[in-house]
Amino acid sequence: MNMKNNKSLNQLSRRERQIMDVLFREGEATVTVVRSGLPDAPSYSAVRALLGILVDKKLVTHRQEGRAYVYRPTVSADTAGESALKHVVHTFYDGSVAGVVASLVNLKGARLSDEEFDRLEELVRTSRRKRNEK
Amino acid sequence: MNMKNNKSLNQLSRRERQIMDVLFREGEATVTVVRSGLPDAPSYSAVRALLGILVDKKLVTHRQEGRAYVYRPTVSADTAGESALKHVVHTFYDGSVAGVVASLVNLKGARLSDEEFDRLEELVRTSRRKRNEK
DNA sequence: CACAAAATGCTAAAAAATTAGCATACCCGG
DNA sequence: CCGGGTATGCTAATTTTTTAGCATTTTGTG
Repeated sequence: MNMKNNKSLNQLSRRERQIMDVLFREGEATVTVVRSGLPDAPSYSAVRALLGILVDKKLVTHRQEGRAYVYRPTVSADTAGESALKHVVHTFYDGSVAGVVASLVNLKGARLSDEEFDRLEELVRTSRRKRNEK
Repeated sequence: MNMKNNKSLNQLSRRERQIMDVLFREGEATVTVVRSGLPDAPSYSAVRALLGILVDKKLVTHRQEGRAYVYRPTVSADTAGESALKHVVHTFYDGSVAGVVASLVNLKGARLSDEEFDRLEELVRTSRRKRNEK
């Protein structure tokens, strides 16, 4: 179980974090794309430097595509998301998953469709069932 | 609508963030308590300095209690939590609230009780109803 | 085929964050 | 009433982060 990456993710500097966010959102991206996703985007060089650091830290890989590099997190968005969620649950909701869900379903700008509500109900039922089996 | 704080929360440096996390978890805390909640805790002085910065940025208030200062975030954990959640949804789950809930209910180390499952179901039903009313 | 556009390698500097140290005041127990 | 523990004020230095610049290469296009 590679704990190192998760730990690192919380140790990132401001810019490093912003860059990781872009990469997680995009899946993978070139320097230019990363740059355009950054708030108060710095120079192209600056972004390259940061990406280099993230590669050194093994949080990001890059492959060459044509003449450019394409960067991508070494950890899946799902894994990183879980880690981020745990942190939120623990930090802001005192460990209460239900509390988080309460916030989620009422988030402004995230009006859920009927299908999504169906899926949510399904999720809860399934999860409960699985839990009871164990 | 005070957007400034939320924006600031994403602009924090590593230590500043760690300190805010402690404060959100604790509700409020003295320098010593904050310090003991920090990974690789630096000197007492360092923590004080950081707290001072956060006060300057209006993210934290402090009041005197006895001879010591007690620090507390200016924003409620709920508000900050919502903001953090939005960020997670957007960054790691492509905006899918259902996706987040799916992760949540299966989080390791967060086994939900029957009561919590009940509450979740209730939450989903209520939210859907409210939505349909509008 | 020459040139503009866009990439990389490498280096160095500027800015921000993080930390520590010292002088001093206060409270409490022995 | 004295000393240890803990607090604050203030200041300065170190370390990390963040940024930019220049030389060079590659690619596409008019």
